[in-house]
Amino acid sequence: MNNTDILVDFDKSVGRWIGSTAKMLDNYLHEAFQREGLDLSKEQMVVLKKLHENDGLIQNELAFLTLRDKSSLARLLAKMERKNYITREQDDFDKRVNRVFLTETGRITFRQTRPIIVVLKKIMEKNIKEEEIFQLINTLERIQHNISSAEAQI
Amino acid sequence: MNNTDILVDFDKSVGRWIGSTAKMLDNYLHEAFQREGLDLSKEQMVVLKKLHENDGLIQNELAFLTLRDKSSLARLLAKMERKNYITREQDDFDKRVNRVFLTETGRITFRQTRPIIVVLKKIMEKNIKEEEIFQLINTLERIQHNISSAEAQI
DNA sequence: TAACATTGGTTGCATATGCAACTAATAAGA
DNA sequence: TCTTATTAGTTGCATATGCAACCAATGTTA
Repeated sequence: MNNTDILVDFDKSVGRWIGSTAKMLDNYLHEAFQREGLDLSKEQMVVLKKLHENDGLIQNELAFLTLRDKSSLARLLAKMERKNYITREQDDFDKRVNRVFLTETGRITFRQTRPIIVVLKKIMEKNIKEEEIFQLINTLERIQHNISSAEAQI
Repeated sequence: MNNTDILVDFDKSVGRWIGSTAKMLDNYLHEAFQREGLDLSKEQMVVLKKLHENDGLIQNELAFLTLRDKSSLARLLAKMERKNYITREQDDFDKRVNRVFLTETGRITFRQTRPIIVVLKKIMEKNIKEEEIFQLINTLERIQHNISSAEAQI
């Protein structure tokens, strides 16, 4: 391994740390849901959360809010509909639009995820000062801004 | 509109920030490779990188180093073999083992990814002091440690 | 109003991923 | 040595994901 490699080493740099931490968080949540007997993926949980905050969103809005392609979201919703967590209703005024609603089952399931999230947050932030968490978020925010700006120039 | 454009608003939990930043980095790399005409996923790039550092690794080692399941890695390798980026050779002393080697094509392709990584690193760290990047990594490292410890207790 | 453009959603095709069950080869133990 | 783990890798099944092509509904414009 030569000097160039060290400078250029994505794996040992910020990107690697951000990516691997994200992966660990995903894995933790996945296992936690399973451990608690929740028939729910973390991705589906995020959808439930957005609907909990704002019921009746349309698919495109949900896709936007959950940072995924509309086709990916559509398929997530199909699975969640089969599990009776959500329903989709065609909008009366614009027949292209589907409005998505939480069912009672979905609402209950979402509530069951909350303590798991609280525990995870507590675990993550153990022995880390609040100020340091703020600083972390601040840096990530600026990194995101940097990437957005760069992409906008293309 | 691009998904990455709005990230910056809603959820303020650390986990969400880490996850969304990781997602942006993945998207950036994916698009950059495509833009440069590289027939390569970012996941495959990581494999090329590990082999570049240490040719002849066995599949399980590669899976460990790239943080994925051995089955996932096996399928990645199958695709990379079809594209003639790598070869797999059965070990003489232990016939269960496959050793994985970069081909010349794989080596060339890997080299072509390097400038893209350099640019991304430069973009990410724009207007951010080196000290702050170190701090970011340090905090992420401790978060990872916290999660590992918690999982070990289960 | 007729022709064209945009928008919301679905589907085909491709990628990546983990778990569990399985095979083949090697290691360990009685 | 023979039986019983353990290990490396593959495969089936399930999840999630993006892009592009497509349809149907709505909007725009000439």
